[in-house]
Amino acid sequence: MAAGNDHQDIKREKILEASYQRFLHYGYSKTTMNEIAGDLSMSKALLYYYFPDKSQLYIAVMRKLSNDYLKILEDNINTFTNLKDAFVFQIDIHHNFIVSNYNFFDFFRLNEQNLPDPIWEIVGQVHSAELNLLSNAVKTEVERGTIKPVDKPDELVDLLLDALHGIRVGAVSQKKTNFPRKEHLEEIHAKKLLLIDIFIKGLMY
Amino acid sequence: MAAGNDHQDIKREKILEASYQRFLHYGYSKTTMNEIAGDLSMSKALLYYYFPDKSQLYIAVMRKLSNDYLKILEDNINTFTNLKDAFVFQIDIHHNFIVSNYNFFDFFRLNEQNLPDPIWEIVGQVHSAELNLLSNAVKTEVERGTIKPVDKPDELVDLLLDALHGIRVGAVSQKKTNFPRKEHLEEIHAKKLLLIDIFIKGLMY
DNA sequence: TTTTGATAATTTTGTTAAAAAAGTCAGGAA
DNA sequence: TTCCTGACTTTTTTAACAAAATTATCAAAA
Repeated sequence: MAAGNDHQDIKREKILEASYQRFLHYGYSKTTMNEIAGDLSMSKALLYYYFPDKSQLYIAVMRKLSNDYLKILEDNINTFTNLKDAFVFQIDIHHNFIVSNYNFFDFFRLNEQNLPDPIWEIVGQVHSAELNLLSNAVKTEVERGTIKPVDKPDELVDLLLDALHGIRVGAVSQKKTNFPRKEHLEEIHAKKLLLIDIFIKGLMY
Repeated sequence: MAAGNDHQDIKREKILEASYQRFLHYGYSKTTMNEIAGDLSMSKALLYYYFPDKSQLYIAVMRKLSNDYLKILEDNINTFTNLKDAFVFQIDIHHNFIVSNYNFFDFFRLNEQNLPDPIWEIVGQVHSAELNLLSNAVKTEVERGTIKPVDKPDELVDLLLDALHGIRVGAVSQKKTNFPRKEHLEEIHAKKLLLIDIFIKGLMY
């Protein structure tokens, strides 16, 4: 029934929104199903009516976030006048995405290496979209004749994204943390912009 | 007394060698002082006569390894005809160092983030030496007029080393492991050489 | 000066009980 | 039939504490 599904969708949305707020503020492990239900003035059992379990609820929220991100990438594909703009764009929105959802990713910090498969799926999806946008920009730039021909744009962009990902901020000596602290994100962002500048020039004739 | 010190040094060496074998095979936490002493048919107390504690024993082994590495770096400082050779050299010997002591660093993989401070000290030392060699090469290259002037060579090299460090090999989808597996080291090595090529070109006029 | 057995001190591991949170279900309301 | 809940069960986390393993010390012997 259409009406029933509408209502269900609205309810699902409410749950996702409340869950997002909890996860964002307290992180995955310090958010309980009771608290989410409490925020919505509903019973915990109802959450289980709409979502099979806690982790899949988290994943649903994650998917909602990533969809916004993917949308931005899609909307901006092939809209850049040059390669550098494309990279700067990617770095900027990625930075923005991480900053505004920082605590939400406690889940990643916590589970480190053994994240549930659906999470990896989403991560892969996002990566593909970034790859797509950027390798498209590379191809365009090659056609314009500003940079040298690239035999495998995907592999090149993958390489550069890895390099960007490697940018960290070291503490006093060398204790570079695996996941950057929130207070380091701006510095990392600045460094990435510096790095991409070198990249682009390195690709030119 | 010279003779006494000689003997002491030999003994210390024996202990370091036996310890290295244990650490290499089982890692730090799964190696006991009793086992090391047993391998050498000496009492555990004697180990404490030569080394103040376990962690400093591990450090000593680590330092022995890193000293070889540092020596190579020192010996080759200012011996490069161009910047690229310097980077290729750094990437090569770093690769070689990791490959030949791969299992020794199980310790790093296992303890991940909470390594004892003195270990970080050595890591910092090695990093400084790499930084030194490479930023020297940058300065030389600038003087030769092949690349644009660099305001802060140290920061530039630090950035590039971070970028190189970011190079990983992804599995099927995106499950990139934090520490590269041994079978991926060659591929990573190749990718780094690719990347540094772009770097160098990006620094040129 | 070098070495050790005995022993003290500390850390890790294992056990268990209580508490907290996840997850289920029969049945009621809309 | 769909949506919802209170009461319930199961699983996970936490805390306390004892046992075991390991690090570290030291007086005394070689």
